[in-house]
Amino acid sequence: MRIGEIARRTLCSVPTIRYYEALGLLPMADRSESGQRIFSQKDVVRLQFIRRARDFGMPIDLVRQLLAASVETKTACASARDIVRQQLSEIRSKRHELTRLEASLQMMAQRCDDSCGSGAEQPCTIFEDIGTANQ
Amino acid sequence: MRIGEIARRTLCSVPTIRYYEALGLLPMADRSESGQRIFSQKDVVRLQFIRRARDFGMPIDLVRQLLAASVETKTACASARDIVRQQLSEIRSKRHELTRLEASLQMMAQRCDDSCGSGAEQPCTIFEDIGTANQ
DNA sequence: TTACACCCTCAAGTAACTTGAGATACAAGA
DNA sequence: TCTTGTATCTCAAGTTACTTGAGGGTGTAA
Repeated sequence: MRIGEIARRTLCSVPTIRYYEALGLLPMADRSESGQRIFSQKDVVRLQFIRRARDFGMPIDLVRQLLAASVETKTACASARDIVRQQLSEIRSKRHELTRLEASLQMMAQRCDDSCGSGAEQPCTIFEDIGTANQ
Repeated sequence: MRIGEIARRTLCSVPTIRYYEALGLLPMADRSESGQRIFSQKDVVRLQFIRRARDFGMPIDLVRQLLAASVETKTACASARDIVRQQLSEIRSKRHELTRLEASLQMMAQRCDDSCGSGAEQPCTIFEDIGTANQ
């Protein structure tokens, strides 16, 4: 498949895919006669892995370490496991934070409904708990 | 409190706080006699909100819109509510995704333990696991 | 009063992309 | 076959959101 197709399948942008290739996260893609990149199913899986890892905040350098470890033997496996463990604990606290953020937004939405829905021309109250800005 | 203290409480770095002030996300802080910034509890709450929003991936400009809308009238309130609603639904799906990811990472760590611990000199299976997870 | 962590400003650097310019490639319709 | 439109190419520059470093003042405890 060409770059546009793998982009659609992995939800990565086209320039991002070329960028990852340049960084060495993806192997240099095969080229068609005319020089266009040709990707395989293997590339899809690898790119999907990269995108997921990036989506939850793993820095590229760490992704690179994991990718490297994936083809190595026992010792590398142990280091990959450590990286995964580390990420696991970070994800847990992230999810906790997300829950808190969800709670504040929910409260804001409710307050805003009350305030906006009242028909009164008054300042929005959704950020009362955040304090006043811009002054 | 001084900048180091608010940094500890909000888990923001000191330069990041100064950066947010420069961008106008935080009001210009009061200063001590000698010119050091002095923050209040209000700033803590506001900064905590900003950090959570950023952690979750809300761009600064969107955070700014939300904060700005908080002092406007009815129309702005309604648009702020829409932004909040939108973000709320995105947060929910993100949290679900994180939950799934946590589960699969947990599984990987376990499998890696099995694989690494077995004493066999075989490639680590982590990459395959993540690449094919959740689809 | 000296030690040391903390604070200041301003400039430059970094990570991870994104956008733009200018040129070639492919697929479908007139 | 020609045209039109979408996809692709490379390379360079721009963007976002910080982080780091240089050079220098501040607060406090021993």
